[in-house]
Amino acid sequence: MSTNTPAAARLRRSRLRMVYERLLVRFGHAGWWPGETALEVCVGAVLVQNTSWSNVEKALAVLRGRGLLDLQPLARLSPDALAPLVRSSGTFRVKARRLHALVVFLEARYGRGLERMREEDPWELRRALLEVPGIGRETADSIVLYAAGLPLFVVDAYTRRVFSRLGLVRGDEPYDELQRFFHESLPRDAALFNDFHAQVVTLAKDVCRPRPRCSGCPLRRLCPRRGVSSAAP
DNA sequence: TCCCAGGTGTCTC
DNA sequence: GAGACACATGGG
Repeated sequence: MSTNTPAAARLRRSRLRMVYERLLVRFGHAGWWPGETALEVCVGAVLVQNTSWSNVEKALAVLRGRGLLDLQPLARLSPDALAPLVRSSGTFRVKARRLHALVVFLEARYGRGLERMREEDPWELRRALLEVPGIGRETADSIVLYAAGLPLFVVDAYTRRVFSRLGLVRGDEPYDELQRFFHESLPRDAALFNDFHAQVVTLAKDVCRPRPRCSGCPLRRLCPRRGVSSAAP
């Protein structure tokens, strides 16, 4: 984030809230993660690392087909046994190790009752998740927000792309700095964070592509890139 | 054939 | 602490 005077910060916060209002008008409440249970959200959060969601869906379908979207049977599986099942999600040997570490952590902490995640302090849950090998900030925050329903904003590639296009952030700031910007600009509300991030993802997949087709973007009047054609870099 | 996609850990300097 | 690199599949 470039200038950081109090006035500039106020302006950015105001523009951020405006972005949310416009996305809300365009997409409605998106309350969202493409997973039906808390465990499915946790599994998906690991498998989606540096991968498109379509590849993750295939791996989730394999796990579901084998009755493995259930904490105890999943935690019994070794990383070697897991690897071929999550192959379609890419970097599958690495992800099998990370997924195994996560489900062992979840079973040790909650038993079968993942709903108890909701009773945690979000920062304490985040701290614990970050100690699990292979769980970094983004994956931890996705689990805290979407699986536990606790208010931590998720900063992912879509978030960086959309808000750097809008000129509200540079895009290369450290994760925690970007997250602080959202936390300081928005009410601390899990439903709002969930909604807003989901809308950002929808927007990024829809029109705010790496080589954007800016026509049809609900934010075009707020965006410095308005008028840029699809041929632009 | 190449680039990109909802990261993270390790190594090197 | 910053930067480079490995990990790997699937779609456009």
